[in-house]
Amino acid sequence: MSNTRPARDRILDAYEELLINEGPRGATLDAVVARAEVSKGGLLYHFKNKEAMAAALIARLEELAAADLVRMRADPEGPSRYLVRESVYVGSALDRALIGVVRLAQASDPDASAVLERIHRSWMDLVLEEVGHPAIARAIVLLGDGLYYNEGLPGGWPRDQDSSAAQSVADLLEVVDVLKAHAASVPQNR
Amino acid sequence: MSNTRPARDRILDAYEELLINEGPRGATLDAVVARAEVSKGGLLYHFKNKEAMAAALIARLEELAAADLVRMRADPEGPSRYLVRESVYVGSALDRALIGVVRLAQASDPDASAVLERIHRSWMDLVLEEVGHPAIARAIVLLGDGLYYNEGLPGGWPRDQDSSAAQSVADLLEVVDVLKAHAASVPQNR
DNA sequence: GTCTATACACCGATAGAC
DNA sequence: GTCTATCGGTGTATAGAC
Repeated sequence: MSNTRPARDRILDAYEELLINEGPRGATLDAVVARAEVSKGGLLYHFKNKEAMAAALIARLEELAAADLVRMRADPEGPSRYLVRESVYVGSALDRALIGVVRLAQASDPDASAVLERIHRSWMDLVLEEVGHPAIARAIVLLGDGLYYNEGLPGGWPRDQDSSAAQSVADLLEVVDVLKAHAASVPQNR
Repeated sequence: MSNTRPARDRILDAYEELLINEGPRGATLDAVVARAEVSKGGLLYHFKNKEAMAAALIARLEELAAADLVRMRADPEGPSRYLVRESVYVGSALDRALIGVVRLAQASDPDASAVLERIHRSWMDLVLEEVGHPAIARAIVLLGDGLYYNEGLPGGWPRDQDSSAAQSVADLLEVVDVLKAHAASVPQNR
């Protein structure tokens, strides 16, 4: 397989993938080493224990999220549309890292929760800055959250199979525009 | 404690609670029997194995969800507002069962996923029936999903601590009204 | 119906060879 | 830097006493 990639990266990829597909329960060291095609000793050379491996995954998410935030801020369609557009799971590196760390957080990892909170807050801040209306901003971010869970978690809510993904997103972006228009017409808050 | 409740119910309650607070990983038989104040043998008399215990929890959710759907259909404010109102986690029996089974689904339990899909679809059907606009209906259901994950999962997205829960819901209900009004003004679809 | 005792598999981690 | 071998702990489940 892609055995050319450094072992450290292969291990992290395998761990992430197992978190997504099998959950924290299934992401055992044995499963990771099988998927990464290294031995247990090999893994524990790169990461002294499981916690260190999780920390590395969280650090990787943080980098990817920071880069994404730059793109979100610079997007010509604005942060709100960017957020909803990108909230559909397409299996990007960020998508995978995000879902993987969500799984970790669900397994009560405080560091994972903390990173997710920071990321979430950065989204909220950017969207609020754009629409200027806290309730509308919150609704847009929540919509993205719902989308992420619907589409991204194999075992979470079921994804809607009745609508093509592309059309589905286009429709939701129209809804976002409706919300943005409303916020603009009622420049009440903040 | 509430040792008057039948052992079977105590076991199920304990399992549910552990799924919510500790995740599938922490919901071990040992943890369940400790919390339910029964012995391991006692548990395995009522449920022949862990899978049977999970199945019983899923069945309990199905009953609670069916009863809730009746209320949702009959609510004077309509299904959409009912859904968003009730999507904030308040620790009701339905809330707990729902989150517990979501956790099971995240641990790749196919039966759990199937029930969640049925429940989700029934919500979507009712909301769509009310607003008559698929994209708006989808947005409203997604908003509820996002809310549920934000507030209901101890380790999921962080809950917003900056706004009081009551005010937060009231604001979101206003957003729902905006969406409903838009759907009514554009009776395009279906 | 509920208990104790125990079998057995699996997981995380260490030690040490190569 | 990667491997094998192995230990201690924990998890599920069974057997059988009460």
